[in-house]
Amino acid sequence: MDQKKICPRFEKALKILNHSWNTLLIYQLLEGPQRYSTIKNKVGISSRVLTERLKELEIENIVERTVIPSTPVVIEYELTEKGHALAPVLKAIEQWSSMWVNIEE
Amino acid sequence: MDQKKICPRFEKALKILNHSWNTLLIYQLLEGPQRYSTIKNKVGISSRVLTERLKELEIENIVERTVIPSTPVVIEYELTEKGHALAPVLKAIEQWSSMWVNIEE
DNA sequence: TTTTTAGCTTACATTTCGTAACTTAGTTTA
DNA sequence: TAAACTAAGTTACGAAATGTAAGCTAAAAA
Repeated sequence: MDQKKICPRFEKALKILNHSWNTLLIYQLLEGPQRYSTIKNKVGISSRVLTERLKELEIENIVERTVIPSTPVVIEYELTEKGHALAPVLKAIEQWSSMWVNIEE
Repeated sequence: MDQKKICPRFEKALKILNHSWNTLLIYQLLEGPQRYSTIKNKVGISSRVLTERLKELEIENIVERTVIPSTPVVIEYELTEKGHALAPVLKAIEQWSSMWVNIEE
């Protein structure tokens, strides 16, 4: 009785977006192209996982890695068109959180 | 140089939504109140993790657990108002996936 | 009376994650 | 010119999260 009736595209989208850090990374990159160390400091992720996730997002065509041949070389990460197309998702989460999420310990 | 300038509400929202299975569970519950075993079969999650996540979503006030005192008792899970308010997020992901996600192995 | 179902819980192995130290190459400081 | 520093990672390893499978309790159906 294995009912897999959820759309496979949607499931794949969730698989990418639910993978820890990915949504936060995309959110951060919505601010524009950024370097590895900038992203690392802003989102507070470890380098091991950051490298892993950026590679994943590159493979999924959500992020593009560019080597700028200055001296020394600068490496920039930025959203692709597919990545930018996620802005409405992030906006929706932002709106929901401002409406419904409260933080008191 | 620890820059935590992202909104805490938003970060908490991501923490909940990015926790594996949660978004898929909410998506499934958008179809209406459902029993434990139904959810389990539909989304293909293990009982161990399903129990854990439903508890988490209950604590976050996204899901409500109801014991219906029939014989035998039936236990139903359904979205709260806060949970239903996530529909636009799911719709946005659906739209993005239909536009940008392709599945070919 | 044995078997089945619902709604979990427990034990255990595998996978993923975070922490911290290391690397390579170029750069500024002393 | 040597020592220290920065960027962009990589590696090793322990801790935490996850999946698999089996067990449990109470009631119901065969």
